[in-house]
Parts: sequence; structure tokens; C-alpha cells
Amino acid sequence: MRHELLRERLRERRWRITPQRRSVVEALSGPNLHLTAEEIFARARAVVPEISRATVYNTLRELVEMGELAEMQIGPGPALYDPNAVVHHHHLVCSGCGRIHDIHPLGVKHLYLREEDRDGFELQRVEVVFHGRCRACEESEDT
Amino acid sequence: MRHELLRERLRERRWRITPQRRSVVEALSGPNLHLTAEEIFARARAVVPEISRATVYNTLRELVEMGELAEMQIGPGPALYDPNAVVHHHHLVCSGCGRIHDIHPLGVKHLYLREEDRDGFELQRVEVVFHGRCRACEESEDT
DNA sequence: GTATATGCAAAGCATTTGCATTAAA
DNA sequence: TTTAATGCAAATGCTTTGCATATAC
Repeated sequence: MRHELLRERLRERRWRITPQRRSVVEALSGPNLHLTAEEIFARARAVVPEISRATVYNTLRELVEMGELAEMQIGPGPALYDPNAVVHHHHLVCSGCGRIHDIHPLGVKHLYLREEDRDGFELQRVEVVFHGRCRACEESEDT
Repeated sequence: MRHELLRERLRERRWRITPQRRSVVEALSGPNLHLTAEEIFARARAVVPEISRATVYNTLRELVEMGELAEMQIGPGPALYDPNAVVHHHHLVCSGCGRIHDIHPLGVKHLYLREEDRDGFELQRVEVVFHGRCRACEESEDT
């Protein structure tokens, strides 16, 4: 989420700025963030204690619809929200601790689908998820 | 799921063959299959009407744990089960109708993660999901 | 005969929705 | 002042679980 111009972009779309929404947006600032709705709720509640889960979910859905936030599903369990929606990127997931690293498309060489495999599809985007074990999990015991 | 040797592999693991489990396994035979638990339940019930959802879910979980079946999550909604678990492959999802095509790894050229992007991870596998619109959806109106 | 699988119904988790109240613009 | 956002609680959709009964081996 590009925070500098965010408020203006949201105002343009006639988004009312409330303390609740502000706390959700603030919870989503920082690098390499991949949070569940519950985690965002906890962070938002630390600032605005009366915020409800419903408002968090509503706000997240709206931000996703506006293209400001990316929602992703890594395996089962709750969805993850990635504020880094503007710059297209891929993910590297640790199967030990579940932590996720962003990978810029540059890290993926020649991701290309051959004509005969496209099967007439009009391609829109590609999602790549690398699964592995991070150094910390690799060094500790097996999980 | 390689059906020729499946019964033997399952017997080796002391899996009791019941009509219910057989109907679930039969529901999963066919090419390019990506079914929800509910769809598998419907197919199984057509053969064994007294089967319960719980048994379908239990059986699917067991097959996944045995490595005979792949479970995947494409966006929100129910998980999809892909019997083609032995041969590693990727997916092409139509954002119009939701239909999924298998893509063999050969269709993806040079999927490679640079050393400096690996960030110390020990890579295990890569999941690639192409999103697009199939010819049928492309030709009909916008969805 | 014994261990395991089954069906049922209830519980669980993540998320959405209806609605009366509150507050931003 | 008007229109939209909020909190609450109930409802939803998908999946798992506890337990008594039935059944494959």
C-alpha cells in the first residue's frame, strides 16, 4: 500500500475516513507484511479498542476491491493480506514456521507459458508460490 | 491417482476397503479432474447412497496424507482435490467459469529462483497458478 | 472376535450479513 | 442534515470431531 498518496486516493473514491479504518490502514504499513484478518484486528484494536471484527473484515474487503491490498490464500486456514499490492511479486513460504518472504518477479527467470499449453486462454496474471524451509527452521529440529 | 496399483498400495498401508471408500476413490478417476468435497460427495452418493459427508472428508484427508491425492486452495471457497498427485504439474484457472486445466511443468520454461532471492531457503516445491479467461468465457459477455 | 470405519449430530473456524445506532461529511 | 459506517449478534459455508453402532479383516 503506497501510504503517501493513499488518503488522497481514498478520498477521491469518497471513502469516509474513520478512526476504525485509519487503524486498519495503519496496521498494514510496514515492509514484507502478510497478516491474517485476526492479526490485523489485534493491531487495530490496540489503537482503537472499540473496533469490531466486522469492520475489519469490511475494510479489508473494500481495500482489496480498490486494488490497494492483495488477499491471498496459502493452503487452508485464514486468508493473508499483503499491502504490497501495487508491485506484482511472488512468495516464498516456509513450511516450518509459515513465514512468508516476498520475491520480486526479477527473481523468477522466464516464467512463460507456451502457446500450445495456453489452450486458448487469455492470460491475466501468474501466481507463483515457492515452498521450502527457512534457515532457522532448517537448523532446528524437524517439523 | 494411479488406479492400477492403488488397491495394492492401500492394502499395504492396512487400509480397509469399504464400499464408501471405494465410491470416493471411483469418484476421483478420470483425467483433468478438480473436484470439491461436495462434488465428490455427490458422485459417491450416486453409487453408495448411505455415505455421509464425514466419511468423504475423512477419506479425502487420508488419501492426501498418503500422497495419493493433492488438495489445493484456489482463492476462497472450498478446497479442490486433484487426483493427479503423482505427476507434478501446474494449473491454469479461468476467472470466468472457474474451470481448471492442468499444465505440465514442460509448459513452464525456466522456472528458477536466483541464489540471492532464495534467502537461505531450502526449496521443496513450486506451485504456479496462471489466471486467465478461457476461449468460451472470452467469447461470451463480460463476467 | 477385534480393531477400525461409519453415520449422525454437534462443534469449530473464518467470514458475511441484517439491522438499529452513531458519526463523518 | 444526509448518507454512510459502525457494533452487535446471528447466519453462513466448509470442515472436523465425539461417540455409539456397524462391519472388514
